[in-house]
Amino acid sequence: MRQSQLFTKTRREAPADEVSKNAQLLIRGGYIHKEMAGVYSYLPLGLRVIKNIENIIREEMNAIGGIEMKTSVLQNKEIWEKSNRWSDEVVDNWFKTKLKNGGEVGLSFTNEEAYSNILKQFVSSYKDLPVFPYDFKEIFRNEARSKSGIMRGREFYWKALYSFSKDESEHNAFYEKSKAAYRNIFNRVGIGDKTYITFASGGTFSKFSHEFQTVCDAGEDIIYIDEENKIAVNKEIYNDEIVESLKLEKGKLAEKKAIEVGNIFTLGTKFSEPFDLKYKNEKGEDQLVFMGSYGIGLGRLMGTIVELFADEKGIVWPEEVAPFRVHLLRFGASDAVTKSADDLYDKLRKAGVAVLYDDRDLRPGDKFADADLLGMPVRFVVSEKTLAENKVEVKYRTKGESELMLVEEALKTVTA
RNA sequence: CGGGGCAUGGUGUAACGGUAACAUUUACGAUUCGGGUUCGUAAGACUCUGGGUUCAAAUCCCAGUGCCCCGACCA
Repeated sequence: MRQSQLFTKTRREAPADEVSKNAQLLIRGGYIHKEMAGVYSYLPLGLRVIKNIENIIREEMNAIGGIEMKTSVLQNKEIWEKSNRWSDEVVDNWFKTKLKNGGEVGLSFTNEEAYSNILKQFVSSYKDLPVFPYDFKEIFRNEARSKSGIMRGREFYWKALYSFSKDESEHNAFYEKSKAAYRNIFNRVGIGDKTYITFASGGTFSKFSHEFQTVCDAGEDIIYIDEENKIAVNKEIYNDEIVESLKLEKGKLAEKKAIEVGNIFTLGTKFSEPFDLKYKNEKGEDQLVFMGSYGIGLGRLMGTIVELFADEKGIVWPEEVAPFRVHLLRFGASDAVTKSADDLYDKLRKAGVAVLYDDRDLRPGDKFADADLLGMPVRFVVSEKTLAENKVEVKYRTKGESELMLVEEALKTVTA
């Protein structure tokens, strides 16, 4: 898109009340707008990042049999009473509101109840299982203290998948697949080498749950990493017995701060029981469905990426999540330069490259500063200087030097 | 939820109890044109809200609200 049509602007300074790096940079770049503590709107650029992340997750979930749907944001009190999670004494950070007739509804807090209740309508035979529905959704939590910019909000966007299996072994097979899918996701968004599958507290049906923890100083969690095996243990369960049971060596574990970017959990029959979610097996016997849950917070993931890669000049987006692959800068407004830049813009678009075209009448310094702050992976410059050589300047955000290339060459670098 | 701090143009800051200043931003005019150029003109704030003290409050006091930080919590 043409930057002249982008209504958001960059700013030199972040609001004083934002301390976290992710929110500071995202606000300065015009990616997000703070509505109130823990609540952010996603502006056009920010939305493009979220959509990219969403698409990656969608592809990976579909690849392991996930089926996308959309559950409602207003949640039914009666359903939550079945699992005994409606009461404020059990869940103290609900957002609830009243209906005109006096009834109460909740604002989507999590999805186990909704899914269990819906699946009850459709699952009755072993032939109906397993099934892996998921959705992307706004979640509301009345946090006593939200913090860290978009990392821990009162409103956030997540992906939640629930697995419904016939028994534990069928569940385990999918659980392992989900681990691989999560690994793919974190690799694709660029944080794979810093993300560790981490043993965390489980529940009635499994000793552990698994978190995907990304090492980062802005993290709220402490984990102990075994670098050799690329696994970690969350501090919340860390003790000698656990370390031993996992066949880890205490001396080899490194303590690090990390951000929980995803988690998977064996639910067992915790919800199928209260919802009476059963199926008939081959023998006609009733069996409880065996469940699991698999979550990823997209806003938190976006914030993590910013925290991890930003430098002193601004954001640095990994390729697959960047709002645009190329940031095309036009210096000067002579007919020749304008035509050349316009042509390149058209060529890039025709080649299917997402490109942000800075066609504004600003000085080079302004455009450079904006390009660095916004953080697209590749920067193209068209100016009198490049035109004189009939070339275009190409620079990667992560590299110091730029180089001059013929247009066809430059196109190749971003279409290959 | 416990503890602490802060609240002034869109943004960032300043102002002894004496009637709000600077930078940035925005608009216009010059200048400049490969790293936020320079100059001029203009716009933009009942100093968070409500009370109190005082001849006089951005400034002191009380309450509320909002925001940030530490901790607790985080299905």
